Amino acid sequence: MLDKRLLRDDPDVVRRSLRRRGHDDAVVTTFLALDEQWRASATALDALKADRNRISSQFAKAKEEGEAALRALREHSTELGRQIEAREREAAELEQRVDELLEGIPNIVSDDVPDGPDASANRELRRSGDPPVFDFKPKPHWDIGEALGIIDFERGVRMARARFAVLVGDGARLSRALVDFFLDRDIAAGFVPVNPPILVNRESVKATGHLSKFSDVMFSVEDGKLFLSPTAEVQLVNMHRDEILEAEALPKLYVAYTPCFREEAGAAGKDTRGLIRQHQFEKVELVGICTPSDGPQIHERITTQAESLLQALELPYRVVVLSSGDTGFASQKTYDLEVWLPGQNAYREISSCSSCGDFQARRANIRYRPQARARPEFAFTLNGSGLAIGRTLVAILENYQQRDGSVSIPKALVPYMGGTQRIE
RNA sequence: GGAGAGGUGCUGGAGCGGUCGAACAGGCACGCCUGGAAAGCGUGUAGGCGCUUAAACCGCCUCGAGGGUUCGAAUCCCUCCCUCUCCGCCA
Repeated sequence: MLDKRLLRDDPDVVRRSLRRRGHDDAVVTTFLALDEQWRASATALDALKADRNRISSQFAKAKEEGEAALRALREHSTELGRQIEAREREAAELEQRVDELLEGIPNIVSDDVPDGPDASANRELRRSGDPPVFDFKPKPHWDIGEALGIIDFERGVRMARARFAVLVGDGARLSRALVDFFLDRDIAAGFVPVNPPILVNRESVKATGHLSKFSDVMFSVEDGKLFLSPTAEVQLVNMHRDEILEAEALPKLYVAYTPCFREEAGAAGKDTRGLIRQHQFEKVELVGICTPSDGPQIHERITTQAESLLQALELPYRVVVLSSGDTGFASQKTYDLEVWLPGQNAYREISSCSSCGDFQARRANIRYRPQARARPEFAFTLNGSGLAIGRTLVAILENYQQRDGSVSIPKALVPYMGGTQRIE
């Protein structure tokens, strides 16, 4: 959620950001008009309430003065009550419309984000490692996995439905190894491990911006009261919802390993084969909560932490900064880490590291005190995957595949595989 | 799932339906006192919205959440949520 004052004082900043995202900026003008009406209505309402409060305080005295005085007060108060009721309805409705508009406006995209309508305008920042050279035609991971008997797509469908898969044997083991490997390294880098609930409530998903009207990507249970978390970003950002933190307590750096669930309703026909886009997947997530001045530094820290995992696994990747049109609803600026997938002959997203400024903190009401006794201010929130387990597994199968169909294990991972150096 | 108790400020804990954003105590901050400290004394100590160039001032709102009764609700009624105790079930 943006600051109302930003819209009032600097509406053109918001309009420009909306246009850069490829949205209509008319919502800003609508907001300003409604906000104006709401403030006028609320001010009038407050004045009426002030009148009534003044009269209420006279009742005690009037009781001693007798029935006539009481009746006069009562009548006056009743009349004010009628006016208040009418005003209140009006003000509440206006406020609700203002809030709905406000909640639907995406974060301001950073100035240093490249302009562009979609992913085609994303800008590559750097590359690490060279794509492996094969003396045979590299296979996609679904062929490798099925041939080795470590990924079973059919049984996943049998147990659940399409876009669910089963890992078996060394597949399950490799997945576990990645979780442990990532957690160990993230914890060593200063992130505090968290093991959160997987079901989250409405307030929590609203706080991170996952419940905006336009993106209904979540599975829900209990009549929509609870959701299967689409990313541990939700849980970790909500660690401090409705709290006022002392400045010394910041930054808060968290890491959580969780399953994630996404409906993927808008992705029909996309990545239908393989593990890339599943309804259920596992992920190790990094989240930072910090002061505004620390924001850029923590964003880089999360990004380089995620990169270090790919480097340790010796997987080739590149870092891109998302264009204005591709940047997510709550984000000001997002770096995607894209790992090389020989089976697709392409770089594919394996981590997304976003800086949300105070956008989520305002929704989540996460504040901190710059100095003791100072007025609280909204914190900044940052998040990034470190890393997506399924996609990392895919990358390993495709990059480490051998001519004979076996897959070697990255050196750093061998201890986590009980010494196993090869899946065959 | 069944039975009961309860949700008030940073904490504990009061609160005949009006003068209660809320006694009192503790904590914390600042000041006095002191060679320094403790004790003691004094002062202060929520958040949001509106108004304001900004702040102060001022006004409104907030005693788990939402409704209701009433001229008026922390206080009465209803619904929901949460916590605790006991029983049942269970990894």
